[in-house]
Amino acid sequence: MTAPGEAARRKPARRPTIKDIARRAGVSESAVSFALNDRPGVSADTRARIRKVADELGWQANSAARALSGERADCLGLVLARPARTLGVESFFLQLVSGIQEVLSARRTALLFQVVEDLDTECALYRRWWAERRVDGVLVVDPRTDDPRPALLAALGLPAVAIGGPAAPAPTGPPTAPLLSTVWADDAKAMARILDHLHDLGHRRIVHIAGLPGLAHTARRIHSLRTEAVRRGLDARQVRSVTTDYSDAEGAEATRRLLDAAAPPTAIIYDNDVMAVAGASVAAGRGIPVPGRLSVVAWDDSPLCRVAHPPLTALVRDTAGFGRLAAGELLALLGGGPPRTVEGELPHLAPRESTGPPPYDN
Amino acid sequence: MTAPGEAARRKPARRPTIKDIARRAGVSESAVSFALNDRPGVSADTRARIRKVADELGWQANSAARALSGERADCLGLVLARPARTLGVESFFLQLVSGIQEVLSARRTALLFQVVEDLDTECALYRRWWAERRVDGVLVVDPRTDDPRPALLAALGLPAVAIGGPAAPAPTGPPTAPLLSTVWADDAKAMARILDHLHDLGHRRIVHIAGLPGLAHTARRIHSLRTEAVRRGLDARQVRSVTTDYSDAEGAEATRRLLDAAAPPTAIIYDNDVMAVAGASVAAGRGIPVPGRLSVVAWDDSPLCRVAHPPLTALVRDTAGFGRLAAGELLALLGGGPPRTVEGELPHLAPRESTGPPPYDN
DNA sequence: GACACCTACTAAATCGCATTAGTAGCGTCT
DNA sequence: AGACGCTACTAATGCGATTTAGTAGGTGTC
Repeated sequence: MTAPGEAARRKPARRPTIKDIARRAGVSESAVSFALNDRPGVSADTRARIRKVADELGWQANSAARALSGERADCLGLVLARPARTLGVESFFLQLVSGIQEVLSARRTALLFQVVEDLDTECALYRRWWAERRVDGVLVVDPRTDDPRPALLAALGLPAVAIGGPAAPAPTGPPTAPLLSTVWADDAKAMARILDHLHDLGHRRIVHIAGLPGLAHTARRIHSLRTEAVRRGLDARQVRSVTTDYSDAEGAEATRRLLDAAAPPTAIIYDNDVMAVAGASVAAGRGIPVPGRLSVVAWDDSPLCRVAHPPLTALVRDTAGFGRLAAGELLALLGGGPPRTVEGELPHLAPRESTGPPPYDN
Repeated sequence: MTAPGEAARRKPARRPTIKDIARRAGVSESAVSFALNDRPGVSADTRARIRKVADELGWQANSAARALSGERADCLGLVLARPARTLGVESFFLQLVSGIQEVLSARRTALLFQVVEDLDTECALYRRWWAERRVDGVLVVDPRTDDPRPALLAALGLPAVAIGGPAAPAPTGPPTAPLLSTVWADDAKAMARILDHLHDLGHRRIVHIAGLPGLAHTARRIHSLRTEAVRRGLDARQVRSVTTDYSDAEGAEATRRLLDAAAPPTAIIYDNDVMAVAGASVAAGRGIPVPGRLSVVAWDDSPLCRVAHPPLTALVRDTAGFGRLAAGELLALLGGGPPRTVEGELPHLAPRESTGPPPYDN
């Protein structure tokens, strides 16, 4: 009888390899490989027999071995560059990741996910992953107006999908084909919808509290706001954008400044849910009724907007669907397809109780 | 001259291997391997020369090759089993992941992160990762009172760290040593602190709106509430817990039911930030002042609690620190250390404006 | 019946690194 | 001078798959 201590130290079961299958099925290792990868070279009978043995042994290909010979890692990468401070309350990323994985898990492709502090670290990570052959491709989020990543990825030859907007084009004369697809939503149209809603209610003084100024979609939203304001004959000085870092603190601070001004806006559009809730909270703290004297719109819906008091009118996006779309594009790219630019579903506005007509005295 | 299309299709640069380094440095491949892995067998001079060449070439070990020969993947796994519906507003996971990666990135260890729908899928994923040798170990979150995972991981021989509480012990007589460490926080003491705060303010009718009933920490908190109530001589019928699924919807619903009762509680403790905000919102909607007639405490702080109106008294945990601790334990385990149970920093209560004395007429 | 041709397989090379087993050269000790 | 030990290396093997290059054995053809 073995002592418990000894028994406990026994090695875990050895994982079966194709060699084990080959031996049990009485064929060569190559035959096993052909059979399990649906390649010609084995008869239907033999193939079935090999499959059966593989199932019995619970065999799964060693991903390292497959990566080494197949030159693929069956793994994609996603880096989130955000200072820990703003690591957020947003449900955006988990939703996105969840959508991405719906597509990937069906293909036995894994996802390396990493949170880093800044863009430089993100770029360094791409280099490392590339050099280590850790990933076959990456999903790039938060595209910027002046983005170093497309050029880097093109130089590395690392296939990628930019999520959230057309990224800056790679510089001319790249050494390699930029294998960069883009999945984006039409922020301009979405902004127009918000403006329709507010304009129809009668608002003429509207401020857009945007997110980080460097991001491409921030620029698109700001530009769209201006264009749409002009198109509706609104006074450009009364309809404008200010930028923040997306944090509740800056959202609240910007709101305070706006409400303190001589002619405060009658409606504020916030670029994310956290700032919108923070802003509504500032208004409540000053006794400014929402939507009585101030209408609030959140760009991006979440439980946060629904539990706020009053519930916030929000721009609803299918974030998980966006993730599915992006993952699908990256797989297509890896499969040899051409880089594409795909537009996701247009977000729609969910009017709730935080928007209403502006006060009469305006 | 080459056509642009052709030039664009050129292959990306080949990544250097130790063979390239060996050739350029005029030594054998083994010498290179020794030099770059700090093993004896090469002189200091040669080592330096090889290092220099490696740097010049920008060499990084191919992770697949290293995994194949080294029998390690240099990769850990983290699975989050949450139905998409409750995929949250909580900052908990991103913070945790961020802390984990602070430790891992220094060791060139990657993290596979996957969001799945339920526990069965999570278990299946562990099996697959194990069979594919994708990961060296896993970080297990949301330990349950009746948890199948420790036994599974023990059977597979997959090292793991349970985050968030002592998981159920593996069944007796396991086939292999359970390589399971635990990192936890003392929920009982934390609950006692909250109760101290509320009891000192004068509250006698306190309800705890807990999270998922199956989770180990839910059970610990519920148990602690009861124990602490008894210790303070409180009426056990007036101090109790109800369970939810952590969603804002169930948090709000539970709050409504409580407020409709004959003798509503004067204080509610919510097991996460989202439910706390939702609950405070319900009270506001009914014209019940917080903290005038109802005090609210959130278990887990976040921007959410700070932007709420009034800001919520919350139990603050160093979640990223928790992640660092867990990652460190897993690395220690992989390094051959014994399984341990480590207690993280005790959470502290941050009193804000959502708690105050109960109303006089109580 | 010699030849080509296909099918169904096997043997062997390969991927990039780690590691074990040599081996040459040199100094030391008796 | 021969045995010994040490240093600093090289050669060879293995990890577990994929893939290419064979090779029996059967069939068809003129």
